[in-house]
Amino acid sequence: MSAIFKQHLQKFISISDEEFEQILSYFKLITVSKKENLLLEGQVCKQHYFVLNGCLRKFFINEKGVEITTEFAIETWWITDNKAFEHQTESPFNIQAVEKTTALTIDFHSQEKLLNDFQVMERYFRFIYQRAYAAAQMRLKFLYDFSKEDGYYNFMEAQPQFVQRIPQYLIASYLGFTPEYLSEIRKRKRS
Amino acid sequence: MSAIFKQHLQKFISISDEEFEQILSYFKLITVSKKENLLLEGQVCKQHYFVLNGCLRKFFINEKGVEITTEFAIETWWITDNKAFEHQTESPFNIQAVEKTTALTIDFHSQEKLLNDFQVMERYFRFIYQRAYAAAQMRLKFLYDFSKEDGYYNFMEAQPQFVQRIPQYLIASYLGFTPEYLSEIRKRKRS
DNA sequence: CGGATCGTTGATCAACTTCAACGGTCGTGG
DNA sequence: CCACGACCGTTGAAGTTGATCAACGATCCG
Repeated sequence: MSAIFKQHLQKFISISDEEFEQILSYFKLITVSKKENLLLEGQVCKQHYFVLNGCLRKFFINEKGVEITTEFAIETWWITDNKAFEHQTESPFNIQAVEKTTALTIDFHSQEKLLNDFQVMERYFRFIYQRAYAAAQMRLKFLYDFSKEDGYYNFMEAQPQFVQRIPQYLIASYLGFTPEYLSEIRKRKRS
Repeated sequence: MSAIFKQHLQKFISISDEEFEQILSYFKLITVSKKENLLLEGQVCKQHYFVLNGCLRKFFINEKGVEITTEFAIETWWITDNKAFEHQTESPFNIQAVEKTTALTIDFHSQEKLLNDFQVMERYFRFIYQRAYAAAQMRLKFLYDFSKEDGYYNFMEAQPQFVQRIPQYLIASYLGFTPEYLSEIRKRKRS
C-alpha cells in the first residue's frame, strides 16, 4: 500500500529503499470508513493526510447550516487545513471520508522533524506546495471566469473520475451551488 | 532597496551577507511605471517577481472582454502565473503595474539553478509556497462563504492597505463583481 | 481648456436560491 | 428476505442577488 507513496516521492526526488523506510517511519497508516471524521471544526488541525486509496473531503458549515465542500483528495493527493496545520490552531473545517479510505498521516511536529532530518524532503514539499498553489490559482481563475453552469461542464471534462464516484450533492457543494440547480442544469442538457 | 529582500529571506532562513550577495546575483532589479506590462496573455511566463515597492496585479480578460484581476502583489509579495512559469508554457494572464513599482525578477532556469546551488533556498521557497497555498485556500473559503457584499466588507477589514491605494474598479474586479454593484453597496452603507 | 477616466444612478434582466413536495433506491433491522 | 425509513435526485413556483446598459457628473491630467 505504501508503495504508492514511494512511487509518488520518486516522481520528484530520488531516494533509496533504506531512506524510504526511514521516511515512512514518521507516518502512521490509517483506515477510515465512509463518513468517518478525521478533523472536526474547532479542533486544532494536527495532521497532514496523504491518501493511498479512497477519497477524503474538506468542508465547512456556513451560517445557514449548509455544508460547503472546498476540497477533495483521492489517491496520491495531500489534504489538510494548511493554515491551521502550519500554525497549530483551531480549524474552521471538517475533514471526512467520502468512501472507505486508507491514508498515511503525519503530525505537524513529525513533519517539521522530517524536513529537518531529510534535506531532500524540503525539495519534495517545495514541489508539492508549488503545484498545489498553482492548482489553487487555476481554480480561482475558473471560479471567476465561469458561470456556475459552465463551471459544471468544465469540471465534468477535467475531472470525470469524480463524477463517477461522488454523489451529486457533494459535486454541487464543491462547485458552489445547490443540488436543485445542478438538477436543473442536467435537465437542460438532456433536452 | 534589495535590503527588503534580505530581511524577508532572514525571516525564514539564516544566511550570511556573502551568501545573500551571491543569491541576489541570480536576480535582476527592474522598475516599471504605472500601467506598464510585465507579462501579456499568450506569452510564455518566463519570470517570477518579488515586489520591493509599489504594486503589481495579475488579470485575465474574459469572453466578454472584461478584465478580471485575480491577484495583487505589494511589498515583499511574490507574483507570477505559477502554472505557466513552472511548465514554461503560454499564460492566459497579464501582469501589470498598478503603481510605479520596483521588483526583483528571476527567470525559470535561474530559479532552478538557485534552488540547486543553495539548499537553503529550497527551504525558503517551501515556506513561501506553503504560505501562499494556505492563503489561497482561505481565499477560496471566503469566496464560497460570503455573499459579494460581505466579501467586500471582509476585504475592507482584512486589507485596508489596498482600499487606500487601489482604484475601486480594480477592487470590484478582484472581488468578482461589477463597479456598479460596488457603488450600490457603498450607497447602502452610507444611508 | 478639453478629453479621457472613474464613480454613480436607476431601470430592466438573467442567474441562481429557496422552499415544499414527491418518487426511487439503498441499506438495515426485524 | 422483506419492509421500512432515511437519503438522494428531481420538479416547479416564487424570491434574491447581482449583471447589464445607458446616461451623467466629477476629477484628473495633458
